[in-house]
Amino acid sequence: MSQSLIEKAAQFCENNKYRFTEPRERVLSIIAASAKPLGAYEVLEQLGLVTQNPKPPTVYRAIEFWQTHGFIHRIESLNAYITCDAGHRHKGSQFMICDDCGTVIETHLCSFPQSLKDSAAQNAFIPSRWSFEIHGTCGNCT
Amino acid sequence: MSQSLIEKAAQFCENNKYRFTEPRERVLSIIAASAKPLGAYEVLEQLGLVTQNPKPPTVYRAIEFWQTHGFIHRIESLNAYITCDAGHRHKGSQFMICDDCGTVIETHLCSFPQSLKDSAAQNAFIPSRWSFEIHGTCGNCT
DNA sequence: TATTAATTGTTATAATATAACATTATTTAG
DNA sequence: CTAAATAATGTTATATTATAACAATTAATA
Repeated sequence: MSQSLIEKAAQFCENNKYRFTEPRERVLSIIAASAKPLGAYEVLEQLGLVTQNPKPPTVYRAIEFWQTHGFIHRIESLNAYITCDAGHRHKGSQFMICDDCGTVIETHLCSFPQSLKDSAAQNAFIPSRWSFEIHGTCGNCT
Repeated sequence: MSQSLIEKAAQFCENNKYRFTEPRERVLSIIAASAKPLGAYEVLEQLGLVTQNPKPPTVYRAIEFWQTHGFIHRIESLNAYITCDAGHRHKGSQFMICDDCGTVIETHLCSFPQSLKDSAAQNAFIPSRWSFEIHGTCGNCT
């Protein structure tokens, strides 16, 4: 491993003149440390272990910040958040979610699937961002 | 148009020995009548126009029923519900959501995109259901 | 240093969803 | 045809997720 996610994030802030503040760092660290996606209130709970009685907006703001800059994705079907180590902002995310054990695998597609591209074209629809969430059973659970 | 969604739904209940009850019919009708996906509380509000002070569980139960049987899809990124006229239960849904005007276009794919199939196979992941939500701008709004 | 901009702190509340139990309606068994 | 079982709804309360609004602080800039 070359650079940890937190290091990359700090670097990103440095480069772009965003502040790498304590709540931002802590929230990102908490989510990064989890093997599974965390709900905002789970993050809040963990944050409460290291800071004095934090409030929801603290968590939501930090999540939004990292989400905007591609370090966190929201998994819509779980109301939960997971870090993304792609190291770059991308417009879409693809997740495979095991309904047995809760493991989430992020897939990095090289390109938007052709069949969906065709659909969009047919409807003169211009995609800006997307999320693909596939539920099922992972290898460990079958 | 051969058979309306409501007729199909009634038929479905008949065939499968589910009760086609008043709350079920009304909730489905309300969602079907909307050009855009509706939130549960918007449905509740409309239901309140025709029945006496309905409560959230009434709406959520009816939504869940129709969702289970493929007549309603939930759009995760909007917390909203839309009817599906595919006339059959399918495991996945694909939506193109215009962030300008709110229009939602459902796409019926003939097959699961190959690139995602490959991803799943590589991870020994067995998909059971999925939702693809593509945000962007529709033809009318460009 | 004074001003501005960015960010966080805090209080309150909005929006979405479900648990739990009582009641009613329908179906099924005897 | 009635009793019991099942399915569905009614009702009350509350859980979960998220944001609005404004005050206070911190950092950057003039």
